[in-house]
Order: sequence, then C-alpha cells, then structure tokens
Amino acid sequence: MNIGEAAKASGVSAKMIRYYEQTGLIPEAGRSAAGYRTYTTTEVQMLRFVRRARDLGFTVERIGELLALWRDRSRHSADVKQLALSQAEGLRRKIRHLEEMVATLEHLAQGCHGDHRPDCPILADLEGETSLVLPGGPAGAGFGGTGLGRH
Amino acid sequence: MNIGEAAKASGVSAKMIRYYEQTGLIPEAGRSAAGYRTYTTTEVQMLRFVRRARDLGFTVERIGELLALWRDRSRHSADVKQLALSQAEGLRRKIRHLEEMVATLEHLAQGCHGDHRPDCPILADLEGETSLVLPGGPAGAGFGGTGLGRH
DNA sequence: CCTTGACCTTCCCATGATTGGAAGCCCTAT
DNA sequence: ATAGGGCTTCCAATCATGGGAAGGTCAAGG
Repeated sequence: MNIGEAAKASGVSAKMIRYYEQTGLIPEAGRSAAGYRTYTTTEVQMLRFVRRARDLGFTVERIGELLALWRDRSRHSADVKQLALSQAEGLRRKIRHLEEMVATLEHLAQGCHGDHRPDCPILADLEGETSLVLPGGPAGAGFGGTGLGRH
Repeated sequence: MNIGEAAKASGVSAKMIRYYEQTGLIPEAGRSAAGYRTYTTTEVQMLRFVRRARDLGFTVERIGELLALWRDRSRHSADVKQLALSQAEGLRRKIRHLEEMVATLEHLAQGCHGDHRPDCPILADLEGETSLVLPGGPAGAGFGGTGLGRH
C-alpha cells in the first residue's frame, strides 16, 4: 500500500505520516524499488491508533508512550490507565481555565447596553487599572505586572 | 519610560511589546536619542489592554479590532458586545470539544482494571476498527475509511 | 577617565502540529 | 509518447512566545 492509500485508510494525512516517521513516532516505512513508502495493514492500524489518540488530545510525545505500551505485551494496564486519566485531568484543567474566561466575558457583556452608544463596560474593564477575574481567583491580577499570565 | 519598565507596568514582556509593534497591533513607539523605545502612560495603558484581552483568549487579530473600537470614540457598544459574545461562544465550542474528549477518556479508563495485567480496553479502543466517540458527535473525525482493506 | 553591570537594540532560531508549495521522479493508461 | 496523478525531498508559513548572540548605551563608582 502506498502512502496515499494508507492516509485514506488511517485518516492521517500523507504529510503527517511522513512527519511522524521523521520525528521517530513511528518506525520508518519500507520502500518500493522506486523509493515509495509502503504500508502493511499492521502499519495502517498503528496510524489509526495515532490518529485516535490525537483525537483524544494526546500530544505526539504522549502518543509515543502509548505506542510503547501498545507494543509491550507485558505492559501493566495500570500504566495505560494512568496516562488516560492524567490526560483527562489535563483537559479538565484547560476546561476550567476556559470557563473562567467565558464567565468573565459574559459578565462583562451582560453589563453592556449593546446599542449605538459608545460607552461600554467591556472596554472600561480592559483599559482599567484593575481587572475583573470573576471566580474570585487567588491571583489578584493587580498592578505591578508580576509577569503572570504565561499560559 | 523604557521598554523594560513598560513591560513591568503592563504585564507584557519586552519581547512581546516589540512583536506587537512589528506586526502592527500597536503603533511604533517613540525613540530616545540613543534609539531606545520610549513609552507614555497612555501607551502602557494600551499594553495592559492588550494583555487583558489576551487573558480572555482573544487572538491578536481580534485584539486589533478591539483596539480600533477602543480608540474610536464614536463606536457602537453593540460592536464591542458582539465581539465579546462571539469570543465567549468560540470558547464554549472549545469547551464542548474538550468535554467530549474527557468523557471518552474517563469512560475508557473506567473499564480498565488498572493493575498488573496487560489487557486494557483503552488500547483496544485505540487500535480497533471502530472508535468510540461517546456523545455521538459527528465532529469532523474525518474517517475517510474507504473500506479499502488489504492490497 | 574607565570599568562594570544592567539595560537596550536587531537578528536568528525553536517550539507543536499541521498545511502549502515547488521541483523533480515514477507509474499507468491512452 | 504523452498526460495525469501520485510519490519523493526540501523549504516555508502558521500563532504567540521565549531564548540567545552580538553589539550599543547609560548610570554609578573607583
């Protein structure tokens, strides 16, 4: 099977298949006489594995760990479960962060007339000396630029 | 005020201040005789504005629109509100997507013994022919599976 | 006056995952 | 033989950010 077919069958673009190979996530594919990469159904299955893990938000690095466990027939399912749960926990943290932002945005928008007049508490908050970080977060986002906010 | 001081006062790193200037998000700063960028309190206020908007998840492009409205004293607050609400809506979409992933992960993890044994439904799902995408979301999981099997 | 150290300048590079394109080779069907 | 599509490699761009090198500038202190 050539790379295009493998791409269709796995849902991973040909570009990404080459990239995954180059970065060592997946082993180098075999080559035809002409230098074309060739794929077996087993390799397509591995590609599908990678794609599904991506769909679950795993980074390529984590997928490497998952693949290692997948290949290791003496793995402990505890290790797999731990990866899955820590992934879920990471996603939950992201969700919490996004929810805070949504809450702030909607609170601000709620106070805005939303008509032809120019005054608007949203802009007022953005420009103001102190900002609103609704859910009473401990980080007082105060003045003095503590360099907070790396995300 | 030099760039370092402006950075501390606004919470935007000096690196990013230069980047924002270079990409046209903010106007070019004045220069001292020696070529140092100089900032007024008004400009620091603008930087703080940018930083807070970033904290709310706005892209730099959208912040450009917000800044334009901020500067436009004949703006309509409706336009500002619309930006804020559409931003909130975009974040909500992201949240929904993340929640689907979390649900799938936790469902899979729940079925996993999590002990020394190797068999694990998480890996089984990832490797399998069909995947579990819990809430039945049609979300662009571009399967592409043309049913092409072996070759 | 000269040194030291902190600050500033520009320029280049790296990140992560992905897409786009160009130049050139290969294969198959007409 | 030629057209077209697929394959190869290499290089670039995305988005927001940080890291660092090489060199100029400033203020304080010897």
